[in-house]
Order: sequence, then C-alpha cells, then structure tokens
Amino acid sequence: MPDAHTLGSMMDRIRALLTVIEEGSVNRAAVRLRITQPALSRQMQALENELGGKLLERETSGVKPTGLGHALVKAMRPLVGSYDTALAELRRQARGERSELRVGYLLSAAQSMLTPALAKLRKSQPEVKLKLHDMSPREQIDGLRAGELDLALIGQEGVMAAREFHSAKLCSLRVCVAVADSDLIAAQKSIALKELKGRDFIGVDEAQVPGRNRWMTALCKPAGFKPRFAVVVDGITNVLSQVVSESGVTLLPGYFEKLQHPGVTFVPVSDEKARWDFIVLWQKGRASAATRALVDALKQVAAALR
Amino acid sequence: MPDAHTLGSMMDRIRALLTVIEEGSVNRAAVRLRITQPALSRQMQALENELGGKLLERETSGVKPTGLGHALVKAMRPLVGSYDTALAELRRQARGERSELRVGYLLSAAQSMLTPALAKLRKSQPEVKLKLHDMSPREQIDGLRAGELDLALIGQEGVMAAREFHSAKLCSLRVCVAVADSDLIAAQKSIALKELKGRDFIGVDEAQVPGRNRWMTALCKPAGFKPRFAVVVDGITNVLSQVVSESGVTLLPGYFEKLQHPGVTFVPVSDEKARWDFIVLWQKGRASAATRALVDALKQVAAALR
DNA sequence: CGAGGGTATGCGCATCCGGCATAACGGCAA
DNA sequence: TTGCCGTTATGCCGGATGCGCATACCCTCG
Repeated sequence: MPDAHTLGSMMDRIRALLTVIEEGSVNRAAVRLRITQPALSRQMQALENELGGKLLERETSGVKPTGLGHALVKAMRPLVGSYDTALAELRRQARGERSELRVGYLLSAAQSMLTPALAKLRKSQPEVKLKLHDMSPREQIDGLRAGELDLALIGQEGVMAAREFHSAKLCSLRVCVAVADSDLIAAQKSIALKELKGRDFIGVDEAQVPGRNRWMTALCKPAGFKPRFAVVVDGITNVLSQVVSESGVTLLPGYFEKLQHPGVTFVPVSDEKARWDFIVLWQKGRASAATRALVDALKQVAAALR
Repeated sequence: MPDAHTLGSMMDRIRALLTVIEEGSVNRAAVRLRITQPALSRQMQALENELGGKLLERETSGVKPTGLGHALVKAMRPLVGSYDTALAELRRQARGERSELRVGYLLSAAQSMLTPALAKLRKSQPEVKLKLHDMSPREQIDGLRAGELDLALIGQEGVMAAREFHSAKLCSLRVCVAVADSDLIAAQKSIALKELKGRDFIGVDEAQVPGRNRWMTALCKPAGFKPRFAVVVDGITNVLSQVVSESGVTLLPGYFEKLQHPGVTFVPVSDEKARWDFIVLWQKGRASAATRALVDALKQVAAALR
C-alpha cells in the first residue's frame, strides 16, 4: 500500500505545502507553522511519497514548486479554503448562531398563529432570514427528517412524529363535521359524534395527510362505533367535493369552519374529548437562537388566543 | 483550546460521520470502515466536541443525524468528493499520465520545428490534448515558472533560465544582421561582426525579450568591440522600424531571413562563433509521457533539419 | 425481568509525529 | 582552495494520539 496514512492527515501536509510554496522556504514556513524545520521537511517528503512524485525543487536558496507542485496548489488551495469556511459555518451553526430559519406550515391551518408569531420574531430578532414553506403535513415531516426544515407547524398529523423531534403543543381546537348543505345535519348548531354512526366517511390519502384517518377512527371509538371509509381520496379539497357528491361526512379541525366551500357546511362537534391538537416540531440537538425565539413566540400567541 | 486536533484529522472523522449517517448505525459503519465500534463511537464524540454541538441522535435502534448533522452532510459530502477526485488527478499526474500538454512558443521562431513535431506526436499519442500558446519568450519563462506551461520552445533568451528547468538544445541557427535597404551593408552576401564596430545598435526591451541585448554584447566581444545601444524599444517589429528610421543595426536569429519587412534587409553573419541556439525547456520533476514524447519528436525533427 | 440489540467507557499498547542535535550540501568570499 | 553561512536532510528519543479488547450501560421487546 503506497499511502500508509489517512487522507485527512494528508490534508495537513497539503496545507503545510501551500505555506512552504508561499514562503519559498521550508525554514520560513516552519516558523509560520510553529513547528521545526526538520518536522516540516519530513512532512514534505511524506507528501511526495504519498502522491508518488516530487513536489519541490530543493535549491540552496530555498525551494520552488515543480510542475506537480504547481498543479497541487491550483487544485487544492480553493478546496482547502472552502473546507475551512464550511467548517466555520458549521461551528457557528453549532453555537446556535445560524441566521436562517426554515419553517414548514400549512397556510390554512397555521395562518392565525404564525402571522402574529412571525411579527413578534421580527421585533426580537430582526436579522433572522426566514424561509417559509407552505407544504402538506407529510412534506413537513419529510422535510424535518431530511434536515431541510428547522421547524414545522403541524396538526394532529405531527403527533405521530413527535418522538423524533422536539415538540410543543400550541393549542387544541374543537373538531367539526363537514356535510353537504342538503344534509339534515347541516341545520344543526352542533352535533355529537355518535350521531354520525352508520354514515359514510370520506377518508384522505395516508401519503398526503398521514394519520388523519386513524385520528378519525380514534375519535369515534369513545362514541361507540368505527367509521367506515367509503372513499379515500388524495387532497383535502377533493375530500370536500366528495362530501357533496357522495353525501358523505368527514371530521376536520376547527379552523375549517372559517372556510367557504360551495355546497359544504361545517358543524361543530360537541364531544368534550374530540379535540384537534396543533403542535410545533423542531430539530433535536441544540436549537438555534432563532428557533427558540420562534417557538416561544408561538407559545405566547397560543396562550393569548386561548 | 476547543479543538486539540488538526483540521486534517478532523476530515477523517467527518468521513466517518458520513458513513455512520449513511448506515444509520455506528456498528455497521464500523464494519464498513474496518475499525471497531468503540473506536468509531469515540471519533463521533470527538467530532461533536470539536464542532461544539451534537451531530447524532443516539437511539436504541441506531443513530440519526441531528439538524447540525444534516447540515454537515450537505456541506461536506461534496467537498470530500472534490478533494478525493483532485487527489486522484494529482496522483495520475505524478505518474506522468496527464493527457493535457501546454506548450509555449513564438510562432515565427518555432513554426518550422513545431509543426512537424506535433504531427509526429499526434501519431504516437493521439489522445493527448494540446494547448498551444503563442507568446513572447518572457511570457514563456514566466508561464513555466508559474506552472502554467509544461514545455516551452524558446531561443537564446531561454538559456538564462535553463538551470531552472530541464532543457535540450534543438539546433543552432546562424545569425543575421538587420540593416536598412539603403545601407551599404545591404548589398553584401554576408558580413563579419567586426564590420559592425562603431555602428548604432537597436536594442530591445529586457522585459519582453530577456537577455537579447546581453546576447548581442556577448556575440560582439570576440569580434573585439562592445555594441552601443542607441535606442532600446519594446517589441521586435519596433526594432525593425527603428533600423530603418535610425539607420541602426541589430542582430537577429537566422529565421528572420525568411521574413519580409519593408525597408529592411537581413544579411547573414559569417563568424563561426555567432550562433543562435534554439532550445526546449520543460518542467522539472517527473515529466509526463506526453512531454517526453514531444521533446523526443522535437529532437528528431531538429536532427533531420540539420 | 431476562435476552438481545444498540452505544459508551476503562485500559494497555503500538504507532505516529514533533523536537533536538547534527549531518550533508551548495554558494560565496577571502 | 578553504572556511563560513545559508539551506535542507537524517538519527534518535519522548510524549501524545488512537486503536483494539473487554465490559459496562441503556432501551425495547417478549
């Protein structure tokens, strides 16, 4: 094996070589590098062995790079530079000094809390660069897992993944039922879950809104029945269309009551236990100052809304 | 001091971390890296200390990257990749397997030898990528010194620098004198140097054609006089203009005889010792196969021309 | 509450790498 | 030529680094 050493320690020798070539002298470079000349001289020999060619022309007045030496400088100096700056950036990030904050949220669900919280954040930490990503709950969880998000505002869907990240419950909303305008239920001011027994439920694709169907099932259990999902469609808007065309019902978080959808009426559920938790998830490990600030702001907003 | 280790050995730990994250397990990564699990586990701790933040979430089923871990992967994986490929390229180059050949030459001087030599090279090593740079002798030497050229075809000017590089004499041309058409000398078939004693010489700027004036002086010494440079101009074409306008003379390599310049006549010098050497210079250190091939081709062409 | 997967820790030893002293080498001046 | 002064290279030793081995710890599942 020609190179007995590791690739990493080789980088140290390459750094040393860059200094030697800059100084044009092993002696002067050794001074700059705070080591002795023999040590540096041996490093250069080792590097030449590892690469398999001479890097320096030794002359009585100092050293000069060979063609290979020049090529090494040209290839390695920028790489070493990027490596160092990347390292510095990671160190800053480790100290929680990252100024970028990538937030995932579902606009319709999070708007009422996120907007005021962001206003607070801007006041306390105006230099933070925000990257807002309007995305589905599934995409939020995937984004967190892939390290592409620092923080996600997510509903009941995120409870499943709460173990993987730090989490805090922001508030719990009441639940409502979506029915067609023509449905008898539509006229009621509120409804008990058990009244839905036997109705056709409209489910939603697990891939897009993970756990939503299981949540509905869990909600109905205390009411004494298991919902039958007549159709499972992809996407919330399609669910509402199906509610109309199939005369089905579906359970939704309370913020849908503010929504307008042609032909659909939202009726609040009266059961005490039927709640929709809204939580914030953020990466484990030391959170950046910006992350902590936004989480705090969200908690305050949630407390005020309650 | 937070990081007691070197930046280079840190790269080894970063490499290890990349493997750990890919495998999702310190155990499996240790197998891949051919070290034991405790060793790798300690490397990860060391890296976390050096960066000042947690990189991995330890779970009973293995490990997962934290936000910082993800950021490190994103920043470092491409860098480590470039570093390795750059290293591989340098190793290839050290073994003389580089396929690019950067040649510096002065078209008017080198054309007669370079063209056939390149034809030979193309035959013996057709995969070699040539970069031809038509440049002044000074630029050629600077290019060699800066490692931007592999090989230079240069005249007498290069002899000064021959110690710094490998060199081979290709041929020696006779010398000619440039005089105005109206000059008495212009009618002669040839001329002895001593006949130029007392004439005004036209010199050329040292920065562009280094050593040319010194060469003329050295040439005249055996003839028993020291040329007086009435004017020193920059650039060969300006020299010829001055020859006409100032009725000066200048010494030039023989290949100028083939040139046409209005108002200037070139008269061969008869002195045996007055020769113009044409040499090839190439980088010290192990020369690439392509370099050696071109040098050989040039030598053959030179021998054939003689 | 043991078994079995994972990660962390204590300890001893080889290896590496730097410092010190000194050799070897080349140019320059007397 | 010889001696001097600059350079780089080499011999040797000691300290720190980092590995392997054995084992401790921790969590989950049956």
